[in-house]
Amino acid sequence: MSENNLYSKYQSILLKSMLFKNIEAGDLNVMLSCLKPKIVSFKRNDFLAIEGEYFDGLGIVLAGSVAIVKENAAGNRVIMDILSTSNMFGEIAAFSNKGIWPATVIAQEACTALFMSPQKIIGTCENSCRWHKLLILNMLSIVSNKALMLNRKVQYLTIKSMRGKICTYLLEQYKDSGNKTFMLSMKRNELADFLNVSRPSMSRELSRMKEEGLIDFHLSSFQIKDVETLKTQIDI
Amino acid sequence: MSENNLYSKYQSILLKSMLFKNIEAGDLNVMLSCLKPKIVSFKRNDFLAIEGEYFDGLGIVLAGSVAIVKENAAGNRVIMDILSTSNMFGEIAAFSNKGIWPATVIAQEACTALFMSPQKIIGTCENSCRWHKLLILNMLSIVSNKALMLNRKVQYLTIKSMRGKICTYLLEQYKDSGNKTFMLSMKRNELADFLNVSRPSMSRELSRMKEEGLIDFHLSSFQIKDVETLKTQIDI
DNA sequence: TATGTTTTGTTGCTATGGCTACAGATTAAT
DNA sequence: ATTAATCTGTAGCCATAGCAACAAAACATA
Repeated sequence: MSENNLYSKYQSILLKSMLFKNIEAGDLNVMLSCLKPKIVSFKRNDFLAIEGEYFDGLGIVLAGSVAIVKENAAGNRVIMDILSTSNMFGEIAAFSNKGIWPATVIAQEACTALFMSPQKIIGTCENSCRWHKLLILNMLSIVSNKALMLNRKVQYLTIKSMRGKICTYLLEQYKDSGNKTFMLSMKRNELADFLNVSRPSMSRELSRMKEEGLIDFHLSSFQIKDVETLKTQIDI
Repeated sequence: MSENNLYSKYQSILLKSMLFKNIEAGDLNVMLSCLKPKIVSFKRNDFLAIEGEYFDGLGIVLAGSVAIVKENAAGNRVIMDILSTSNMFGEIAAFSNKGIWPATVIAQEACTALFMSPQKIIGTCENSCRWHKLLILNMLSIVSNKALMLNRKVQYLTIKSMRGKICTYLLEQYKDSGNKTFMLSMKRNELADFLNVSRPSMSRELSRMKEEGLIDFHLSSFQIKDVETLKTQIDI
């Protein structure tokens, strides 16, 4: 299969990627011929990138799925994220000063990924300067939003007490929904993971809060009954 | 004082900022006339920006110092960072989709700051397209490094046990210095803050580890005596 | 050298929350 | 409709780490 055919096969997937936001199908081909990305297929459990090794290209998942895993110094692997088609990896490392992969990327199943050099993204060629600028701005937006998300995560992790974490989370949901009654999108396990606490301990605290008349809940539907008291309990 | 005089007064400070990295003194003036930044002075305890309010411009501290503070839902303020001259604030919010300040910025002492619109940074004008591109790439680098730093912080905060945090930190220092004997740059209090634990508890654990023959230390000088055992203790 | 200030180490007490194990609900699958 | 799988709530036990309070060491200043 020729390169152009390969590209066109994955065109709709690439257009869904944040990197090619606001870019039209017609222009994508011109850009790809300039970016000269490499398309590589992997078998299950193959390594797409290895933590600590030289960073050689921004990736986009074209087919299958990959796992982002972090190895601690003891060598144990923790899955940080699972990415499916159209998702990017390496976006933080690509334009930072540290030119190494901050995590390992493993094929969760047989998969295909596209790699491109960060330099090609920021480089200008005569015929597509306009698009390069769009690409760079898209990158800036992607990285900024990632930083914002990480910032929020740090906020939560910094709160020391179980009740403080729960109150902060519930008040944020209340603020976002504009309603004292709302549904949680996460299951108990996921929420416990997000807040970095154990599920039983979290459930225990939720029950206590229900008993105290601060909140009410059943499965994923929650109701805040006493906003003011909840606020005072945040830094307990 | 005319605007140009104002700019030249702060030229050397601006040139130290990461935003104007690789830009020469001569070019800076041209760029500033295009960016049209606002220079504003504040009295001690004045607000430079308020969390949750409409984001109106990227800032650089020109004189004095400012505090980045986060208010939790209960209204308590926690100082996240102190910035002195040449440091930026608002760099994460500037190019993210959420157009609001993620934190409050307060004048720690009488201070002066420069504000500029993110749109002006990414916008192109005829005479300085080249510089705009440089600015955008500098921004991309700044935000990427910030994201990488936040990522590292999340790593540490996610580790649950005291010993795990300490082992991870010491092994990172060992790896960075390439030597089993090294000096810590942080005081005990600062390190405890960074790891989000209490100082006495941290000291107690350090002493235990010394007793067990894993490490040795006196004040800021540390020595790792048993790398392998240290690694096995990371996820305890 | 003497004095004050900051930093570091140590200890006992105690609350918090992790862990395991299980039972009851709920959802999915056949 | 029945079974299987997953999710949620509860309880007891106990290790971890926070807190307060103090002593000792290091550093700063006169």
